[in-house]
Order: sequence, then C-alpha cells, then structure tokens
Amino acid sequence: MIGFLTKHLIQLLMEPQIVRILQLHCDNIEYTPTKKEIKTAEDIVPETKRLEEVVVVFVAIENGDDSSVAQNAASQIRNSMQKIGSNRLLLYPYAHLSSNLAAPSTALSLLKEMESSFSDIEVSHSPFGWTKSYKIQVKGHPLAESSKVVTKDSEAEKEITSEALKGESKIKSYWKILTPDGTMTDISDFDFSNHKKLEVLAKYEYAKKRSVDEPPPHVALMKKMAIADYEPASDSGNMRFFPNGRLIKSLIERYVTDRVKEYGGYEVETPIMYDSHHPSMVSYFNRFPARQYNIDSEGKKLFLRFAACFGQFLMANEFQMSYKNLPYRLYELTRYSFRREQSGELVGLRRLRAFTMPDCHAFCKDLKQAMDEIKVRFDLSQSVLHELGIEESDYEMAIRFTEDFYNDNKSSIDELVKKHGKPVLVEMWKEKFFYFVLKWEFNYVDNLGKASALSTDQIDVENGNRYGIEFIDENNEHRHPIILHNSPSGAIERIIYATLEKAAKDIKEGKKPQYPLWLAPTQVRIIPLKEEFYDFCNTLSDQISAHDVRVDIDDRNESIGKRIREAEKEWIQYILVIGDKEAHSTNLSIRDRKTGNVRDISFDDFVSEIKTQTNGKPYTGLNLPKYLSKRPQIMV
RNA sequence: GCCUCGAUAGCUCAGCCUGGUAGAGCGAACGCCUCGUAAGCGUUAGGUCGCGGGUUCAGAUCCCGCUCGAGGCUCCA
Repeated sequence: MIGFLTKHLIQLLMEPQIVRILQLHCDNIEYTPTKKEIKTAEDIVPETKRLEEVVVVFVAIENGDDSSVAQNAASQIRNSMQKIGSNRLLLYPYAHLSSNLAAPSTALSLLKEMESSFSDIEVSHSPFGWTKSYKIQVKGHPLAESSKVVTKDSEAEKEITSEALKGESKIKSYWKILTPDGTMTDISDFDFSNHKKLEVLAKYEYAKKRSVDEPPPHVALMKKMAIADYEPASDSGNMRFFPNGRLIKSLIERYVTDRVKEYGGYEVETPIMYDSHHPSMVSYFNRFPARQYNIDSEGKKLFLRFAACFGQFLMANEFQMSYKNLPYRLYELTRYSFRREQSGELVGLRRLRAFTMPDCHAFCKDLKQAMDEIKVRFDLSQSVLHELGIEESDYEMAIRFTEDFYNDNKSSIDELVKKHGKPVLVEMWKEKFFYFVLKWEFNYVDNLGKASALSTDQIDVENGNRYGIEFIDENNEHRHPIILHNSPSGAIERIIYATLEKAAKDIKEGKKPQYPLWLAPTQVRIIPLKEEFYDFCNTLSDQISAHDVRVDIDDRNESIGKRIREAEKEWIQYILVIGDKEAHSTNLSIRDRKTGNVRDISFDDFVSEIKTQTNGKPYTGLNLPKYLSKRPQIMV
C-alpha cells in the first residue's frame, strides 16, 4: 500500500495544471479532523466520521483549474463508480497530491461543485483545510485503486489502474529454461520444437489457438461416471462425491498418505479454521489480501485454512526439538483446504474452492540438510505421480528461486533438473519476495493446453521465525528450522481431474478409456445368463471378493447384450458371463475389456492377474450394492 | 471481477426465429420375453417451460428486469 501511494504520487507530481485524483474502493474509512491547517479552513465541529463500503477520492485542485475541469473529474468518478458498483462517495481534499495548488477559496468552491454534481449517489466530503488523521481499509480487487489526472480537455484524461496486487508479486522475474545438462537459456532463445507442453507452460497466453467454447472433457466424465458433481446448495467450487467418486478419492488419499508415512512423515490433524488476529497470522496476512472464507463467530474473525501450514507450524511451536531430531516431518491430508478463488476461475475438479491437499512439512536444521531432504521428496513426488498413473510425459516442471540462491546451490538445482530428465521452466528473482527461496512444481498439461500444478515443494526460510519454531543446535543455541513444504501429489481432486483428462484423451484417439484397476469402483462384474445361475454367481462372487477384489452381480432382467454394454460403459475391466457352460467348468470365461475378447483361465490365475495389477495399492470393498437390481440410478 | 452463453419431464435435449392443446430418447414403474458377450418388446406415470413484470384475445416462444448456473478472460500466496 505504501509503495503504491509513493509510486503514484511521483507520477502525479510530474503533470501540471490539472485535477489530481487518487481513487480507492474501500471497505471502510474513519477520519478525525485534528486541527485547522489554514485560516480559511471550513468551519466545522471536529468529530470522527466512519463510512462503510465507500469510494474514497483523494483530490487536489491545482492552479488554473476551473468549473469544467471539476465537472470532468466528477463524470470520470461517476463512470468508474458505476463500473465497480458503488454508490457512496467521499471526496477527501488532499493537498499533498500537488505542489501547484489552487487558492484555497477556489479549491473549496470547486470541491463543493464536484460534490453537488452527484445527485444520484450518497456523497460527502471531509473538511477542507483541516489536518486529519485517518484509517482506511482498501479492497483487494483489481479496480479498487486507480489514479487519474483530469484536465480541461477530457481527451487528455489518463487513467492508471493499480498493479498493486500483482505488481508486488511480480517484481523482476527472469524467465529461463534450464536443461538437464545444467545450461540455462533465456526463454526467448530456447527451441521449443521438441517440448510442446513445456512451451504451453512457458507461455501461458495460449488463448489464441484454443477453441473457446469447449468445456474441459473431465467435467462431463465426472458426471457420467457418477464420480462427482457441483453442489448447487453449497458455494461454487465445493463438490459432492458420489459413492464411486468417494471410493476413488479415498483410495488415492490412502495411497498418498501411506507413501508419505513410508518416507517418514508423521500424520497429524489440525483445525480447519483459525483466528485471523492471532499474532502468528497477522504478519502472514499482511502480505496476502483477502482470498479466504471468513467467518464471524462471537466477535472472532475466523478464516478457513487455505493450507495445512498454520496448524502444523502452531503445533511444531510446542515441540521441544534438538538438532538430533531433525529433519522432522509432519504430515496432514487436509480435508479440506479452502481458497475463495474468483467465481469465474472455478472449473470442474481442476480448480476448486474446497479441496483435499496432502501437505508435508520437513523441519531442517540448516540449508544443507534442507537440500538433501528436498531431493528425497522430489523422488517421492515423482514416484507417487507415476504410481497414480501420471507419467513424466504428462507433466512439465517449473522451478523458481532467487538469483543468489541459484548461484550458491547450482549443483543441487542441476541435480533436480537432471532427475526430471527434461528441460524445465525457470523463474528467477533478483531478490526474495515470498517466504521461500526455492520452489519447484510439476504441472499437468491437459488436452486444452491448460497447465495445473500437481506436486510441489518449497524451501521456506521465514516461517520458522514467524511461528516461533525452535530447535537447539550443537552449541546449545536456539535456532529456527528451515521448513520444506511438500505436496507429493498435489490436490487429490486434481489427480482425479488428470486421470479423467487422460481418459478423455484416449476416447478422442479412439482408444478405450480405463481406470487403473486399483481405482476401479467395480473390478469384476458377474452376469448370470438366467435366474437359475444366481446361486452359483453369488458363491463365485464371494470366492473372488475373499481375495480383496471388488466384484458385483448384474442380476437385472435385461438382455445379455445390454448388460455387457452397460458394464463396458462403466469401464469395468473384467466381465464374467455365467451360463450352463461356466457353471459346470473348473475354469472361468472372462471378457477382458482391454481386448474385447473372451478367454478361459483358472480361478487362481485370474486372481493373481488382478493382484499383479493392484499390487502395493490400498484396497477397500465395494461402495455400492452388490446386486445391480438394488442400485438407484445417479442421474447427473 | 469482466465478457459470452445457458435455464423446458429424474437425465440429455427438441420446440422459440415465424405466438394458438407440452415433445423425443434415455431412465423409472408394471407386464411380456428367459436370452451366449456393446442397446429385446409393450403399457403407464412424470412438466407452474428458473423467478418477476410488460406487450397481446392468447406467451415456453416477443420485450424488460432479476436469480442461478456454465465456459472463457483476468487470477492462482
């Protein structure tokens, strides 16, 4: 905020003979006149005034201004207020905008003229000629802050829209490509011809080529496969998961959790809401304007967590740690993390307001330990994605760091790139702005050329201090750990999104889409030819499911063709049609969706064929009635 | 937040341009058929055409406003 004011004040001071305006869309402003600054100050009783939901216009009227300029200024203010949908205005005389002020009497009369030209909205002005103290809360949206210079000729109008929000975060980024052999190329000099997906990631201006009206294919699939759907009675971006979706999601959740625990993470559970006035939150918040759900409760201003960081940091704050305990890793699968993304940004399972995020923090004693640890977690993330069915050709890596950090840690950074085995996108900063000095992520690039981050890790050098997390080092000194923030898979919903997008790609290419067998809601479907085989089917299904296989029975009175067709539409990999022949055979006749052919196979071989494909993955039983005649249709 | 599009049966959608009794397929209920690897047949039920206003003898249809949704853009700590 301070930086913004300074920047624009300098710009404003360079243009002579105009009305100068700094316009701010505010949650509230409170001001108190303290003393008269000039003899001709307005005659008022000084009292504190507070306005809510208001556009505050700081205005300086310069030498040479007249009525037409005032009118011009008023009409511009009116225009922009319509744009942002506000109808309360405070004109705030602010001499510091100009070094060429008009005489106070002229200025006051023009100010009043401006005020009176707003008949249709609620308008007031703060007292002219008084020294005032004020408190102001500016909104965070892009149009909230703007400055204007208005001259007699309205065509000379200049409007500068604030870059305050993004401007700060984008300070001096240098975009590069780093190849596995360690060479860093400027992005404009890199030959992308063999790296199309990386190019998509690199230029996120893909709008030009893509056909606009096409919804991402996973949205239709998530409904058709009865996985998930929008819940109109909730807020946008809060999904409901049907039995199929819950089963898939819960298996992925369990798998990622198992892998993190195997790596050395200790699972914890922390609250989903926090007090924004808690001292640890305040400084964190000052950097990041409102993008969270806020809840007022008994005078507390609570917000819903947007990551697991707070809970784990506040918890680690209570730990008495020695350097001998480090690295120490805390893990939580947040169900949910909440980010109140702008409504227009929400898309299916790709971008949500409530999502499930595995989040593993490693507390490290020094940078060397952190660099060793980040490599282990890099391998973990790669492996987890692979096992979830997302291959290295599906995603591109981006890495961000400060220039100093790169120079000091070049070989370790090169090592990460080498592990990825492909060129990676680099964003390099001259100096640290965020709390981290290095961050990498894997970005899934979908059918429409959209990139979404999956796995990520960061080296955080600030929050150990901010949250008062300490350990005692070899010399009996108190020190703050370096903290790594890793999500080995990224949001679970996003893994489902990627899985469905890959399936959609198969469909488009004429291939049969398929779930990885361990995620399939039904792994084996049994279809009795006639009612007389029901008992046989039931026994068979018990025998198969005794080996931890999800098997169900289509006992509906439908034609055999129709029941097979529907099993195919559910992407069920194995179908067993049971008739006279099968009921009297020791072997099974299985229809394998991958080939569409029927083959004979022994019971044991069949089970072991399934086991090979689901080896090392979690299992849970059917999440639907075993008999299809007992299932409601999910119509979405 | 901005732009565009949309809202008709449980679901997918037609009808709207050119105003005149509300349609189809799927699904559901019931019945027939008892079936050999991607849709067997018939009958029935089911709609305040998102909400509010206007024009008209008459509005799902034309006009205005609103609500909700979706996609794109911007954004993504």
